[in-house]
Parts: sequence; structure tokens; C-alpha cells
Amino acid sequence: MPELPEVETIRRGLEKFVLGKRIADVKILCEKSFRGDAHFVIGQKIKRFDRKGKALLIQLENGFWMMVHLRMTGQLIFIGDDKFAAGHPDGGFTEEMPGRHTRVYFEFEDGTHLYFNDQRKFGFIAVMDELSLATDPFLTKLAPEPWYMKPDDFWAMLQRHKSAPIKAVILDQKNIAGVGNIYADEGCFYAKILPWRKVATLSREDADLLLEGLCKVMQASIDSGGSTMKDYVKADGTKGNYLEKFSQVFRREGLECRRCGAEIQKTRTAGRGTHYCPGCQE
DNA sequence: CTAGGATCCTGTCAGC
DNA sequence: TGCTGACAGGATCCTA
Repeated sequence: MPELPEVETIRRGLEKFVLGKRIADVKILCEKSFRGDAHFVIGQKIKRFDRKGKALLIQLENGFWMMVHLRMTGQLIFIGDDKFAAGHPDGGFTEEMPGRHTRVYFEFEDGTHLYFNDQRKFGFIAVMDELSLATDPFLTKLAPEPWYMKPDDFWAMLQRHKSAPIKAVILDQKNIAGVGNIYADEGCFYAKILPWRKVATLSREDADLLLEGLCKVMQASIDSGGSTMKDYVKADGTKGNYLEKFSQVFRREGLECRRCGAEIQKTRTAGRGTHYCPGCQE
């Protein structure tokens, strides 16, 4: 579920609360959720948190890395004097940790913990050396994030997928990085494009507007995630919800369009639930 | 090469 | 109540 803005929110939170901590132990409760050798991680200090698209990268002082991908239902929860959670919106601090969905957790030297929870087990943490990171198939094929893509590049990319629905194209991380189901729908709404339109039917203006929309909705969400994080830091279990704050179509089926007043609809495109306004998208 | 569908896994919810 | 199928903020694998 977490898309780029969620992962960036996590990255910032971890940078604030976990950077520099030394990992005393790693508990693996689900083998599938942890790839590679935990021995390269135990005893190491966390040197840096980075992010590429939806992938979180953690650099250790010995030069090894951990790549975390949350996929659909992953979340990271830090519990110490401060508490911080982000990712999949379920659970949070209501459960005892480790909980029913905890797959892996880290114990730091100072007694604090970082939990990786993942209901559906699609996500993972992978221990990687420099070479495996540099040659990782997902990372090497990952396209630029929207704000690093020029309108010309975006347009050129679209020309390679003329017969696909536009939503399917922007969901593919090899085409543009970080867009998921929420921002695909929100971006199409911004550009007034129906998500199932074949790319061939889009004008250059449509494409420019869509790229602009993707940049804007994702940046707004990152900014909002920042304020959500503050609520979490208060450790009161508050569920910040940036969707409520500025979603125009996502999970608003049956409600009025904020732009034209028509009723937001939900259908299926590219195998995913798809939200749109029949009044102002075409 | 692209496009589309099945698949990984667990949980919840609507409908019978 | 119990069963069944659909669906879920993702990405890969397989087939055509």
C-alpha cells in the first residue's frame, strides 16, 4: 500500500529516531520476510537512510545495506521513548509489539525496537552488499521519480506504450517511479483524464498536465505525511490520515466531486480498483 | 519488445 | 452462523 510519499515519510522518521543506533539483534519471525544473512547486520551501526522510488535503503557502517520494500501491507514501527509508525495504516500502537503481523524486528543496543509488520507477507527486508545493491533488478530498472522527469522524457516514455491504458503505464515502476494506486487515480483526476484511456488518445497537453499532477499530489502528500508524523510522535496512537485531508477521488466513491459536484465512481482498470469523476474527467 | 492476466499471502466484508 | 467470492495504497512471472 505505501507509495513513494509514505516511504519518504518513513525515511524521514527513521532518520530522526533511529539514525546512528547500533543493532544488537535481529529477530526473524517469518523467513520469507527476511532475505540474506542477518550476521552482516548484527552489531552494526545505522549510517544512513536513503530511498529510491518505493524502496527504502538502509546503509550500515560495514558497507552493507538493507533494502526494505513494504509492498501492499508493510509498515515500520519504532518504539522507544518516542514512537513512530508509518506505512500500512492498520494497527499502529494499539497492538503490543511484536504483534500478530510482526515478521521481523530489530533490537537496538539502547533497548529500543524497530518492528517490520506485514499482514500479507509480500514485503521484505533484504541484506545486500554494494554489488548486489548496484545490480539489483528492481533498482536498476527503476525509472526516475516524477520531479526528475522532463515533460519531453515523460512524453517519449508514453510513446512506447501507446496501446496500454494510461493508468497501467504510470503504475509500472520501470516507466515512472513511486506512483501507486492512489496517486495514479489522483494524478488522472488532476489532469482530467479517464484512467483507462489508451495512451495513444492523449494529447501532449494531457501528458504534461498528468506529469504536473503526479508531482503535485505526491509532493503534497509528502508534506502532509510530515504533519502526520508529528501526531505519531506524541505516542498516543493517533492515526493520521492524509487521504482524508486531500484525496479528490481515491476512496471517495459515492461522494460529490469537489471540482464539479458529480458523483465519484469506482471501477476496475489495469487489475486495480480505480476511482474517477464522470463529470470532469474524459 | 509490449500487454494482460495469474500469482504470491492474509484478512475482512458483502451476500447468500 | 457458516460459507463463498471479491477485494486490498505492489510487483513479478508467464503467456500471447
